[in-house]
Amino acid sequence: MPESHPAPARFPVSVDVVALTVFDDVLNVLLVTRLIEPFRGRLALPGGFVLPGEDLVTAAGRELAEETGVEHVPGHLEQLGSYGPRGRDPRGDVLTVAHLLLAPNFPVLTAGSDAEHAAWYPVSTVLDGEVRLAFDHERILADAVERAKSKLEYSPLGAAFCGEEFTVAQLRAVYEAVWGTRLDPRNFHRKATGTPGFLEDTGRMTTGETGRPAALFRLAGAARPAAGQPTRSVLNPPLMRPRD
Amino acid sequence: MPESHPAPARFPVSVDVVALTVFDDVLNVLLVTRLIEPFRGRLALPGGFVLPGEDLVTAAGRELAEETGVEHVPGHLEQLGSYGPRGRDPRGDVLTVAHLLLAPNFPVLTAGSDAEHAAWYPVSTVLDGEVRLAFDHERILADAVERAKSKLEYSPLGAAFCGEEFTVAQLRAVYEAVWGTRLDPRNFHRKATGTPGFLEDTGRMTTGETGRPAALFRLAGAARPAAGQPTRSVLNPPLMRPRD
DNA sequence: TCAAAAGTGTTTTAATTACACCCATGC
DNA sequence: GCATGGGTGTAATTAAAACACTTTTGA
Repeated sequence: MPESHPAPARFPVSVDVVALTVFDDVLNVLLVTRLIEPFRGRLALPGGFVLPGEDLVTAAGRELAEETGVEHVPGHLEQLGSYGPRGRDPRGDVLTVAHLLLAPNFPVLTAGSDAEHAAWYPVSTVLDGEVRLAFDHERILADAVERAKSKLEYSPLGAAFCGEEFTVAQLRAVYEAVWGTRLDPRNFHRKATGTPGFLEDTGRMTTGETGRPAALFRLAGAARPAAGQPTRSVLNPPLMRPRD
Repeated sequence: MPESHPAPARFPVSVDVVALTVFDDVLNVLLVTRLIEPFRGRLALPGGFVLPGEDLVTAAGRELAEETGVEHVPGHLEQLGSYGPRGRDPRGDVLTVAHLLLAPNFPVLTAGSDAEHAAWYPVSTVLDGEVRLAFDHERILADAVERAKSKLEYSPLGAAFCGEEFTVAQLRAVYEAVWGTRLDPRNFHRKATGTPGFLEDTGRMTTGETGRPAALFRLAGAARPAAGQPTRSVLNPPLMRPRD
């Protein structure tokens, strides 16, 4: 840490949230349309400045709430990494701490007037370069997607994309969307249900769908995020994604 | 990103470096003795405040150089994560961005007088609570060690602990020290040399040691960090550490 | 009865583990 | 020679991949 002689430089610190969800068989990201300069009219990750006395996750949750209308964090929120402070904001040096949210598809408040408009966009349209994001948000999104992909291999957090209760097929759809691959339903079923500490049978079944009813599972107790405690649980052996 | 109406709060931002190396068969961390308040006399991670116009890795490299005397970053440096800004510095809110350095055992400048004294300490003595660190540095160290352990499974960065050229046995000693386990020398040899894109035979051999001379390897081209580019290379299948 | 999705069993293939054994050097 | 570590061969175990087949619903 510091020599205290010269007063340290101070920087504006922002938090950005890469909120990912799965629907329509693809991975989607929550983006807001910027109403002010810089990058006015461009799409951007939701985020904003950290307030005095605030912690990083607190700020990330608050910004998410402000820009989408959700009261509570609707999924798994973790820190992704920090970017800057140089050369990423035309107004000057701003350090941003990016966060990753893995969540079930939640409704975004289509607020009126002066609030920034938040909506879901397929990740592929952004990473393919069809849509240009503000700041260095394309790079942050790319890092977030890469992190999400490997989280699915080594942690039970794929379930964070599903609701409280879900079928194995819904969970498989998550893996297929995030990894962009197809997985054998039979082998996936065996692996998911057979991995200790991953899924917990609720005893309940789906109904009303086409085909045979499916068993409903929830994330096993050991794998659920404990308050304060980091989720230690690891899938072992991992659920490997096919390479090339 | 921000509504620009109220001027954003500004925070001092520091970088800390968790420099890890392996010698005497254990993992060691570089610590400095604090000469000033707060936590005067306590051991701490090397680090300091980010300067205006500076980037995070730049600052981390500079602080490392200032407190150890190395000219160039002697290994693999990557961002670990950010901590704060609340409740971690008695002087007020300071955001710190922790970095992880995996390096061969390099000499630390035992500087005189007013420079902080840097030296290597076995990680176990700190994590066992025998030594108390300043700030939240114990938590940061614990996170860094956990990151290092998993890096060894999925990336070729175990080699970052070795010099430019090394034997399979030296590499194995790294894995054993970081994971705190023993590995079968025969199976490790086959796995390390047989994993594509990991090791590259230099054609040279050790000499003067007891026992049969060993082949010298270097990290394969694809696995070495390219300037600017993040190291994409992944060990597949991973080199799994034994669980429990 | 048929389509569609859930779920089980079985065979094949590949990777890990355990361990016997030979090799090349210093002393 | 013989101790010491380097390196290869091989069988046993375990996990992954491929795929045939049965189950249970809605229409």
